[in-house]
Amino acid sequence: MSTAPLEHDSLVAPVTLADIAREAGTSPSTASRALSGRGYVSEAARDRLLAVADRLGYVPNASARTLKHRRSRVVGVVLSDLDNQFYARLAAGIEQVLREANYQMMVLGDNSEPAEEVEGARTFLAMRAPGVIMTPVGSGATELLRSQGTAVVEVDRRLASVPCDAVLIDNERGAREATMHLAGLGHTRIALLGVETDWTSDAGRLQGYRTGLRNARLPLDENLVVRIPPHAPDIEPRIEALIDDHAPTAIFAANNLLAEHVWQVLRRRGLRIPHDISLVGFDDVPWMAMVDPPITVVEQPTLELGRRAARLLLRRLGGPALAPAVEILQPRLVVRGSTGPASL
Amino acid sequence: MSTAPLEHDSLVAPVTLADIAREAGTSPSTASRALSGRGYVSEAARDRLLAVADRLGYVPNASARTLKHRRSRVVGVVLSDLDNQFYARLAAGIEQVLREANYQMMVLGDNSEPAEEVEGARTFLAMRAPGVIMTPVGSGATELLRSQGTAVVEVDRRLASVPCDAVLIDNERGAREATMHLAGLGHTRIALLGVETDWTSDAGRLQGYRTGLRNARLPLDENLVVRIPPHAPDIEPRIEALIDDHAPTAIFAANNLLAEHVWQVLRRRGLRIPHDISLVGFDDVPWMAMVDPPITVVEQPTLELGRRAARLLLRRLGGPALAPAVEILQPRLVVRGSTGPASL
DNA sequence: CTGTTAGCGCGTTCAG
DNA sequence: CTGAACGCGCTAACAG
Repeated sequence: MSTAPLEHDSLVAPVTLADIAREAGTSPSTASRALSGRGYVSEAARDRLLAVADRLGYVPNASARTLKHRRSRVVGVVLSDLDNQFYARLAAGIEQVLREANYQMMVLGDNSEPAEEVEGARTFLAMRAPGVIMTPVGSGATELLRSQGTAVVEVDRRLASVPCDAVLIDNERGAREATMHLAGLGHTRIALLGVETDWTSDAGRLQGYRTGLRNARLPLDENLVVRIPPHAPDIEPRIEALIDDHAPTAIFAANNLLAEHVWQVLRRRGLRIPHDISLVGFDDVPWMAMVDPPITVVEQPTLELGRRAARLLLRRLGGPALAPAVEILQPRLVVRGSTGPASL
Repeated sequence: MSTAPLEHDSLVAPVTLADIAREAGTSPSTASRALSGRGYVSEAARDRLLAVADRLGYVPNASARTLKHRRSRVVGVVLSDLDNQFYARLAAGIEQVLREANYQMMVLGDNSEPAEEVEGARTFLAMRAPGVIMTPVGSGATELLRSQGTAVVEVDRRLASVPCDAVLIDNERGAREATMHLAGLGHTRIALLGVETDWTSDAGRLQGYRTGLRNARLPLDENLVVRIPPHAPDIEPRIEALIDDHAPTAIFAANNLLAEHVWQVLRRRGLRIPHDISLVGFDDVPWMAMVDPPITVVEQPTLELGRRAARLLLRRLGGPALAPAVEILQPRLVVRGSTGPASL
């Protein structure tokens, strides 16, 4: 292994258009035309320029370009939790279509904090990103972005007070189906474990739960509705309290993280699923199909959610004055082994 | 939900330093000094400038800055597989320390393809990133970057033909311990499932497996060594063939993805772990502790790996002429339920 | 302490 | 078809 000192970096200056122009004996503007493919350049000059550029390893300076064009090719993405596979898949979907359209994706996490979200928005404003896709946690970021003329697409939930595009899941329906599935198995004490936010996603899931109960002619017991704030340090104790104090026979966990916590609590307590208690999750993630029994879940078309968001953004970049579009995707109940007849 | 057309975006021009200077009655350079905090500015002028900037929602143009400074605040990160939680955690670790140092992280995936990796390198060259951290899949990207004076840190494996910093895991030791653990349980037919690459990580794991066998006075049966190329479409069939044709009593899967495939095959075949066959993985990821039985694994300090890489990069940015540093982190064998006495 | 000048690298006029 | 000139927004050097 070599331990020789590296060449002194600061001496190596990146090659510029002017360099390759000089080398090829043309003016910088001709070089620009040749390399960007726009404008007239003689066959001969082009070939020469291209060859030199290649030989010197020319890489166009994106900043100079952005400065000139007044917007970059970077689309910003702000997500709530980069560690959560749901958001990771969302990003993957977005990236797929952005890449095809020749845009770079830059992902930032905001830890579900409005302040960090605004921070992210400022970053993308600074980079002169033409648009930003986000899972909003507050309305400030969107407002800031929109006020400066940056396109915004909200994914997974809708929060903006200003008009903007969005692509969502029919949360109400997903939650309703999950609840009715449990009711159909004879459960009467079905708990809802949700997030304490003002997000439309959580509101929709709560609403769907209520409607599901009503459809099943079941009373709503507020004690069985537990809503946990995003950064609560005591998620599992709260779940334990729910079980101890109100003896649900089934729990509907409204996102994959909560489902995981419920699962951990049940396992730790030695409660058998679904014999002692049934569990339904929201957001299908790999572990849910691997554990025993596998988890019944409301599956979302997560990758597609991301793709649609990106397409909506591209559409908007093409037509800034279009009316805002809101797309709703359908979730699907996947029944696996974690739900069974009520045990009383 | 409003359906009114958005305001016509193109009319909104971002506010510039010149704007706020004019508004405050100073020259642009004074405004620059006030807002960047560098250079002398009178108390009065500064306050006035700051107030105006705030009122107008001024956001500095990053491209202009980068153009001027000749380098941006964006550190590039190129990873093999963004869907793999190992790489996701690596990114999280990197981000932590970069953020503290006031750098932006931009992550790109290369699907383990050298060509895409080079593509990523060009992207960061174009953005004038001061440095790039990557899990290398070829040597081209690093060479390109280094040749243009961009700092490079390799993580998880070492591949560069030019000197550069790196932070690695002691793969040899991890694999050796895993192998000896199995041998200690009485296994004599221990299979190694690895990746067919020229990466140091895979070479180290293979080496550790060999040494482990030797230490345990076990013969090396080449039939029990299966190496699968990165994008092989038939991973599980190959695992099945290994089991059918060579009847290993234990399998050491050299990364989390391979471990998952082995687990799926064993489950599908109804083979009981560890009764019928033992399994050890490499890279601890959440599902491994959730399945039944939980998987014995060689755990890596993944987050720390990322942090160290970022620190190494920051160090390098501060001293371009320093001798290259290579840090080695230690993995740890975590014995869980998937390994037991040989069944014969 | 402040303003003027100049230039980072590129692309887009506009003459030739 | 080509080159000269200019400006995108910001900051460093230099006078004042």
